Amino acid sequence: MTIKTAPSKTPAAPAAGDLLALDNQLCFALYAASGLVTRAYRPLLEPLGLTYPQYLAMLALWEQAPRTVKALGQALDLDSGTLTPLLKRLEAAGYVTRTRDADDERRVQVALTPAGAALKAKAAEIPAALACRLDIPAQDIAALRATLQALARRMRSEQT
Amino acid sequence: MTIKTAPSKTPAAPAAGDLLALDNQLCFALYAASGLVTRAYRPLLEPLGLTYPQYLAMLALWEQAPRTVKALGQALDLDSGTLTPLLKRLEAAGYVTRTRDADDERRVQVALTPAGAALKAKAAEIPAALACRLDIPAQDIAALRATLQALARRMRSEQT
DNA sequence: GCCTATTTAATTGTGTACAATTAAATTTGG
DNA sequence: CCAAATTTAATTGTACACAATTAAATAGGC
Repeated sequence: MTIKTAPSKTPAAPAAGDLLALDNQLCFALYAASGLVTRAYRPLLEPLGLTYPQYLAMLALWEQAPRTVKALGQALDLDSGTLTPLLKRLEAAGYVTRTRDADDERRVQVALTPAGAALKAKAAEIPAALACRLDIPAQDIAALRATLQALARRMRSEQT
Repeated sequence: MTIKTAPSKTPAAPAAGDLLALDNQLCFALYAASGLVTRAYRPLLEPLGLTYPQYLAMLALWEQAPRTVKALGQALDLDSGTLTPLLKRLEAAGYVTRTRDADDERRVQVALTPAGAALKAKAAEIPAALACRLDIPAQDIAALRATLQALARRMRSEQT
């Protein structure tokens, strides 16, 4: 029989004993929430023929295209090992083109095809559909987003 | 030349025109933050010989073991397609055992080996090391965690 | 100019993720 | 009891994700 040493008055601050409990890990909360949100997108993206990471790449390209693989990687926090095959699939689907930059043959410019640009109109409904499923006030969503972006900014600037 | 229709007074609420901008997506903020945090764990987990998802599985087992593959899957939000190979690697590393349940041969019980249980002591330093890198007040971390857990709870209960 | 260092994508190998299927064991309805 | 439905893991196939390496192109120092 064990004696509870301190019936914590602040449930948000984990007791020393269960620092490793899954429920006390911010990292796991992030991991699980990210996975759940990604899964929620799947049925909405399927009609467009896109996976979730492909959707993110298209978002980046709808904002600005053409872009180099490197620029896309910086926007999405992904490296060429992930992007190269992903972009080849988008190319096979007819949404983007990949062409060596004539000025600098190391670079590959990723551009939208007409079909890729046209897809933006169909995608326009997705954020609203998802916000509806999340069922959270828009204000709270914006606040959570800002908190996460601040966290990401801090971590990026801190690469030891 | 375009005319700005409404110089938004609330920068957190995106204008209609850029609903699809990457910076306005909660999903991408989650995705990017989750990836960055996972990457921050990597150097800390390498001395233990664990990947980040393997670490999550060990966290779940340190909390309660033995557990069935299904119970682990529910705790981690992962299915057998992901867990089976991951657990086989943990078994090969000598941290867990996988044995068919005699009472119900459909189940596989995952238990900790002495080495697996002993690993918990080494892992105990990790949360503090990471909290230090995040450089956020413990209170804010707890608040963000609670927000994400509430979001996850809502999404889980809403599977259409 | 020339040699070296850097930059940029692609490739290779390992490890998640997940949908769909399979196969075996258990539960349930009649 | 017994056939059908359900449960549980494993398997298969596709798609990320990243470290490490490779290869080609460019930039910089001398």
